[in-house]
Amino acid sequence: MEGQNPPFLFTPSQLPSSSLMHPTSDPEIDWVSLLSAGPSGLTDNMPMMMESCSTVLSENGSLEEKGNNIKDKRRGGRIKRTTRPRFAFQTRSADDILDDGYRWRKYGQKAVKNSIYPRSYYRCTHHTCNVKKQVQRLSKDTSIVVTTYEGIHNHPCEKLMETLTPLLKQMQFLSRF
DNA sequence: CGGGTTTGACCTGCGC
DNA sequence: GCGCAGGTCAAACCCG
Repeated sequence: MEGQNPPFLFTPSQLPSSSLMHPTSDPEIDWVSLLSAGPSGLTDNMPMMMESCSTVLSENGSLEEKGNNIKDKRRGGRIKRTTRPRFAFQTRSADDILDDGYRWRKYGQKAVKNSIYPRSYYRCTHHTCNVKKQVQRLSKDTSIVVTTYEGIHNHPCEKLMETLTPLLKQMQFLSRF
């Protein structure tokens, strides 16, 4: 059931798990600290969760109410309905794309007002998963990338499974002694 | 050839 | 009603 989780509560499949677990992902991001600390101040190389459900990060860095609109299936249509979990991270990174362990396909890019950088739109490539994310660099602080996730993955993270499988096998092996 | 990216057109909501 | 802004589609293109 999508949209029933309260803000700032995550199941493992909702987390950018590979960044948490995968040794090859960005080592600068400490997701464990992030989650235990909750939404706190932004520090270097430390993502900051900015949004849950109804607030988004505005260009000047403050939180602003956006309403709970989500898109209709029709092109660009917006319907007034909420419950789609949304949360955003600020990351200080040279890369726009935060490796969260899931596979994303870009489906659009738009220039946004008051920003010199375009906003990119991505969809999870998993067939049954319709999670989306938006990626935008702040024009005010070009080192900051805001990544907004919309929806919850209904499938395990590929990279996480890659990482966990040998670990589990090793644990099973050791538990025999 | 299949999967991903680019990009212009299209659609809708919202403010005036 | 009109124009603007944001979000999505889909054809063309690229790349391994």
